[in-house]
Amino acid sequence: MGSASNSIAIHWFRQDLRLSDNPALSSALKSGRLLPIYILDEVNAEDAQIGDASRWWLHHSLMELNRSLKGNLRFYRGDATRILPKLAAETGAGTVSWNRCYEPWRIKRDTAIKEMLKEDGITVITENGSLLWEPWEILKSDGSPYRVFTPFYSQGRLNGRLPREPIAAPASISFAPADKYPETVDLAELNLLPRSNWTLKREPDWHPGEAGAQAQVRYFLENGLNGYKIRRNFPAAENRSRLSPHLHFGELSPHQVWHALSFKEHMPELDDDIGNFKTELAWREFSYSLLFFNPGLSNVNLQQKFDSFPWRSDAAALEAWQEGRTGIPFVDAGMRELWQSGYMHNRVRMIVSSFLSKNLMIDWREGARWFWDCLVDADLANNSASWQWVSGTGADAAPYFRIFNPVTQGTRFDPNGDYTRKYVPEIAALPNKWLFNPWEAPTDILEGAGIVLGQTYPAPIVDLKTSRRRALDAFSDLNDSRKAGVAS
DNA sequence: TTAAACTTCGA
DNA sequence: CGAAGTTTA
Repeated sequence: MGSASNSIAIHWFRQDLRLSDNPALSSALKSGRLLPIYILDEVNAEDAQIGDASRWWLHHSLMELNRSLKGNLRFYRGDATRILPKLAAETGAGTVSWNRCYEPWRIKRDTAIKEMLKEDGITVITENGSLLWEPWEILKSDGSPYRVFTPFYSQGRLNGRLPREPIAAPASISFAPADKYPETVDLAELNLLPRSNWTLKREPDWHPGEAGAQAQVRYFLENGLNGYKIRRNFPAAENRSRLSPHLHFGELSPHQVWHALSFKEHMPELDDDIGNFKTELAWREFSYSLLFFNPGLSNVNLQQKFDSFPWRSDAAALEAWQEGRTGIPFVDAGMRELWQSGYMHNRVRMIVSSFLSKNLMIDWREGARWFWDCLVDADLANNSASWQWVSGTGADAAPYFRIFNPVTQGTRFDPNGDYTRKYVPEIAALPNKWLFNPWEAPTDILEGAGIVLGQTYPAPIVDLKTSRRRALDAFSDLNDSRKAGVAS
């Protein structure tokens, strides 16, 4: 162990911004004195640059991680394929470790780096730090990947191992000598914080970083799990985990979440809620599997027939949707929650996505792009897979003809109107009966609530009924022309 | 993780 | 005649 303890082990933090349950970090610590680094690689990311909300989160998460590492985290900015081999050579590191990422551009880059390091005689350690099951572990009996969630989860995962027990945080860390290393920059020089006034609008209830992630799990288990299965659909309720950004940046591993649930499994009354929450964790796994086996997931319709779908190009409608002024209150509430907080309740995500891709008939990729820029939990696998699911272009998707009615949905899932009134205060005085469809409210009700449609709040930019019909007709044409094409 | 249209049932 | 169940897209 003498030589090992003197050698330097670089751990490259990426989507694993934590010390506990970090397999590659733990391996690195056994190999030498730790040189922890982060590289903001905007060179290889090409068109997959992270958005403003994610950059804000990343900045704060890195600050927290550096604090946990007693200020030893080294920051770099640039092409990781150049920075990492150079750093390894100049520091004489014997080991480089990282936890695997699954975005296509990262796989390509990391594979190249691994080869370069190996040629230099450096030991490369890669581990699974962010998925319960590796995509290639969950396959159908013929060796092909699942395209439908239910069998993926109910049968496929049985072929994989049980999620491992979380690894404890290292008791102590021996750091590499704190000399200057080439090309190091300060965290501030990564320029992650937005220049616009966007941050001012955000609600201050996010706590990026490992400690915040742990606190959020505890909070959810005590305050959100009981009743989760039903109440998770109600955006005004506390029954959502809000773990997505923490999981995305790896401030917390899914294994830790899975394991934390086991402490509640002695309470039979929670069985349904725990089972349902595990299903949500498994959807994340399924999204990663879809991305791994369909690298074009963020841009290519999984159902090819949608390649000829007549998406409308309507810049004004897209902008109204983005800014939460479609005149459909439940949709506007969701879009404003997104803009103000960097987050949107899952039920509402489905409704605004359905509205964009069906009622407005705007290409789901426009919506995915907006979400990508606005969400603090923007995740290529989850975002792409979910948009394809809602818009009906995915393999195992809600059928295109399944169109959410935002009035019905609001009445059903925000029955007291708390969520809608919070984000659309200009119509808060409306009684519940007309809160979700003010355009149908009697004149005296509108007057009483101080509302002039088109002035104090927009008139709806589309008629729900006719736009629904338009989408269904376009979908029907798509299928007809396809049949005709096959027949001829 | 749907909704509209339609049918049936019971007051 | 409205509630509740069924079918269909």
